[in-house]
Amino acid sequence: MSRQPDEDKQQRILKAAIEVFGTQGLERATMKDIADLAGVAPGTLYTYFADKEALFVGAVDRVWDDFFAGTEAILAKGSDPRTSSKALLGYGLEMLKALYPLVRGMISAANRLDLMHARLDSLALLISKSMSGLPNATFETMRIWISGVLFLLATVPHKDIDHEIDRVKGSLLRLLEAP
Amino acid sequence: MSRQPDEDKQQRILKAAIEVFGTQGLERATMKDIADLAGVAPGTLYTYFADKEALFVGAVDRVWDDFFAGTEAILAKGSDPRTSSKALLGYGLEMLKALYPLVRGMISAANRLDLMHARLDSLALLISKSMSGLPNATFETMRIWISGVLFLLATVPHKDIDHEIDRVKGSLLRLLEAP
Amino acid sequence: MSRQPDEDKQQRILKAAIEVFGTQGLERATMKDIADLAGVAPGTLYTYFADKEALFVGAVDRVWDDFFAGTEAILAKGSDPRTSSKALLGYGLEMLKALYPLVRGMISAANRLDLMHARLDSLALLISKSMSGLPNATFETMRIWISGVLFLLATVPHKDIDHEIDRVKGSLLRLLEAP
Amino acid sequence: MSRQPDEDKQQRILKAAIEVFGTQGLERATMKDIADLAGVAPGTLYTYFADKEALFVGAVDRVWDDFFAGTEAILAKGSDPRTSSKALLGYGLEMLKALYPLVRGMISAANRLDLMHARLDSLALLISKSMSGLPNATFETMRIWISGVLFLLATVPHKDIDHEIDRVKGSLLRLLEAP
DNA sequence: GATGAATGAGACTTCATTCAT
DNA sequence: AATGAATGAAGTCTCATTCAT
Repeated sequence: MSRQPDEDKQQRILKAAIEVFGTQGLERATMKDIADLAGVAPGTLYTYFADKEALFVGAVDRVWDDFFAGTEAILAKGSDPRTSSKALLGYGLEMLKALYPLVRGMISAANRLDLMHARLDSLALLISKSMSGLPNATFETMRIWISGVLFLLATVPHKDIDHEIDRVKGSLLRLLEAP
Repeated sequence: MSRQPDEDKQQRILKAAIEVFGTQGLERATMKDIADLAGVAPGTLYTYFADKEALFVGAVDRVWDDFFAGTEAILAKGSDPRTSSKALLGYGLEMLKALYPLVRGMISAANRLDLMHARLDSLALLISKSMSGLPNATFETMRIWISGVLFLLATVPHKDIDHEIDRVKGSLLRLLEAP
Repeated sequence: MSRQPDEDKQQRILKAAIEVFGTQGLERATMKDIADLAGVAPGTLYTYFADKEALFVGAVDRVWDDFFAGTEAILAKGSDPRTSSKALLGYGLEMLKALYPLVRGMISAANRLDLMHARLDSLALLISKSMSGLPNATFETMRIWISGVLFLLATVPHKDIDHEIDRVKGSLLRLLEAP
Repeated sequence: MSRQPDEDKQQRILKAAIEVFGTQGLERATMKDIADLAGVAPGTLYTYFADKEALFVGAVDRVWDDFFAGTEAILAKGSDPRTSSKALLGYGLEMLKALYPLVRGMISAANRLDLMHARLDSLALLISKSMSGLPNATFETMRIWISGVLFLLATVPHKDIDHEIDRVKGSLLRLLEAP
């Protein structure tokens, strides 16, 4: 009967939003930039998201959801703690690299930092439970490690990201393997 | 004619900037807000800082410098590693609490996150050196811990900050005291 | 194929337009609001009316036509001037109350006020002719009274409309009954 | 010390606003049009008025205040009712002619029509009190006349305004002179 | 040097209208 | 003929910065 809402278009918008919010931060990012990158008219953004804030939250949610799903998938395999912790570490760092722009965007949204705090708790809980055999992997310790890694990878200049990942991975592996 | 009165004004502006950038973040903060809080006219800000960005960088620098100075003072006392590490931890958390608004502001300035990264390295180096006796206090580990603590305290809702400090302090003490 | 269903739709649209233009005024009313109320898609409005302006004129015309028809019906009964004048007054005020939203809408369309002016003349002429026996009911006086009543009822807050009608009715009856 | 707020500028803005709101109505008028006509930058309007609505209300208030002042000045002369009523009529019509654009603007602001209603009452009261000797000049009658005249003059096409004034003046004089 | 009114670019958002389906 | 997603022009308002005083 008419042009129907386009699942694809929503995804394209979200992807563009992740990219632009990540590069510019919530405030500097403009709706026009996002629309241009998504290949739609500015008005079209408002067909899928009520306003700029909603689009931002949509982008952040999308990334966290994906990340949690990935984490759970790894844990579901039920390997021994040492093995899954390594898998998780690899997965997490890889994701952080891939999502670098958005993580920066999330962090730069000062008025949404509280959302992150809560999510970090959930993540730390999930991981520490599945790793109860390891000496250093308590819930509280986990929170600090995860936060630290997140922050280090969000703040490193993009060109240095691979180097940073190596550094972080090295330290964490050493900690995990501590007797 | 002495330059004293002008330096006063510059300090007043910087203090106001720290407060306002901290509360609002880089983008939301307005030059007028800062001028009002400093008790000067908007135009006056431009006598002391080239533009908004320069004022922001000035505010961040000021805070880091203070923090480094405090850290060095503690290390200069030359206590044994275990003692100074506890002192540092107390000092750092206290500062983070006091500077909560600005730390949030710094973090929310996505386009300046790289500045933080470099500073974190210096800080971690300084601390780890002075603590070379402790098993877990390597430079690399330190970076992650410091980043994690910084991030956790920056993202916690302000009303929960004391609770968060207790949690973080507890974990870190346990890590430091690990055999 | 009959045109019946389409005429139905046109009427539904017109009715919705009267309601929405009346409530919101020409500028604030949106084509989407009208379409929603009429139970059609926005695009459909353009099958029946060239654009928003044409739809507005259509709505106003419709109301005036109805009002004229009602007025003529009363005059056609050929009662004596005093009787029909009272009947007209009652009818007119009742209509104004029922059409309150649209009358406000008409009045608020500054760029169409001239249309009203011409219609007022026709109405005053029609009424004054049929009332030539009454001393105060000249064409010119009629115009002023009708305009005044229209305006008072259009500008009164809706909750006070009954009270306003009573006031207006009282004054006019007194004027008509003047010796 | 700096460019000081300019009484003149506020008046220039108000005058421009009266002109533009009158010509275009509240919604069609743009802040840019008003700024251009006043010879200032768009942003300057916001130094003197909080937003478009406030500017509109400012313009309307200004005109009503002037009008009341003029009316009271005439009544203060204490002439006999017949004389002052004629003076008032002349003054009122002259003002309506001069303020034609704004009166249209006021009327077209559907969401402010209630303000007019209250003002009309005050005006009718003021006039009817001062005219208690005249047979047709009761408060209630006055309200209708004033409203009618206001509306007729607001809705007449501008080119016909002199003709309309003559018509209205003629009818009212005849009513006032009724035995 | 200080002031703060003035500037004007640019942001978000709305919505009349179009047109592929 | 009907639909409604898409368009994009245009509007209001903000605010960093300038500059006359």
